[in-house]
Amino acid sequence: MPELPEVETTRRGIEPHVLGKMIVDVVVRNPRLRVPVSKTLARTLRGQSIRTVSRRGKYLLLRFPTGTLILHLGMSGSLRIVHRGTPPRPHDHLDLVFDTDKALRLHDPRRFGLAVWTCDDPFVHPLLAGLGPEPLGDAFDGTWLYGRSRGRRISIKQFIMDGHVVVGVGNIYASESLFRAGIRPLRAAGRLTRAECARLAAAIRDVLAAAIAQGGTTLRDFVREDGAPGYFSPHLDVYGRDDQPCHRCGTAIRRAITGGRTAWWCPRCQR
DNA sequence: CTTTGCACCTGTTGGC
DNA sequence: TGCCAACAGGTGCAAA
Repeated sequence: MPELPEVETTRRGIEPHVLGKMIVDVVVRNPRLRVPVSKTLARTLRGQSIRTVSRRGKYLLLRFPTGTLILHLGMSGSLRIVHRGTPPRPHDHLDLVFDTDKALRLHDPRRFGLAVWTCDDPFVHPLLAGLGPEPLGDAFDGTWLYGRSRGRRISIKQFIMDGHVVVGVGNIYASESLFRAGIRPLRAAGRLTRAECARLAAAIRDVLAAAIAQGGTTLRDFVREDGAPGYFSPHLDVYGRDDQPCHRCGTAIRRAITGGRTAWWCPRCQR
């Protein structure tokens, strides 16, 4: 579910509720996430207050005085602020309970998410160490994409979804960015021109920024911290729209699999 | 090194 | 109605 815009929406949503708040209890209902939740997490966190709420790619970082809790929402995860005592629904695996009678609750049916504690600098943690630049940051541009893609034979869609190239671009925004840039998703990454890489980098920034402004995309189960959905769905030009008319030229949108994931594109607007 | 395929999980949808 | 296959917003790993 969550790509960068959904994770950033979640970050902004939870921040005012958790910043500076002290953990009084941690409830682990099911530790079996992608990485098992540490049995000592409650003992570690109890009594500590959250110093900052930040994001690296699709990871959320809750910094405490003695370390950082790294959260990931996988395919189906979401975080909500609930009142203490709100009965858990199925797949509500983890609660951080604050001294404010509120709790941060992780819900994740498919359990591809994680909650990992590290005492070290989180950026050297194996989960984060090899990640590429932030797409909304200065280090990401057409020159970076061009340089990294030389010699690569995988599709450009697969390429921009690789977190070692650039973080945060998942299956929705990969197809959407390629539509905006006018580039077919199945083209070999190494065959893009400098100009195309520049257009693509700009398209990625624009699409992600626009999606953040709308609170992300809700397809089925993404919700914000207050339970509201994201409102970017009506702005999707190609994702999930196979056989429907292109918003720009009316041609039927096509779909194909690349890298094990579905890509959508307009055969007329994209070359 | 790159590329490919699969594994991890549960829930929903669509065809027969 | 029921069953079953296909598919879903992500990532890591093994094998070639």
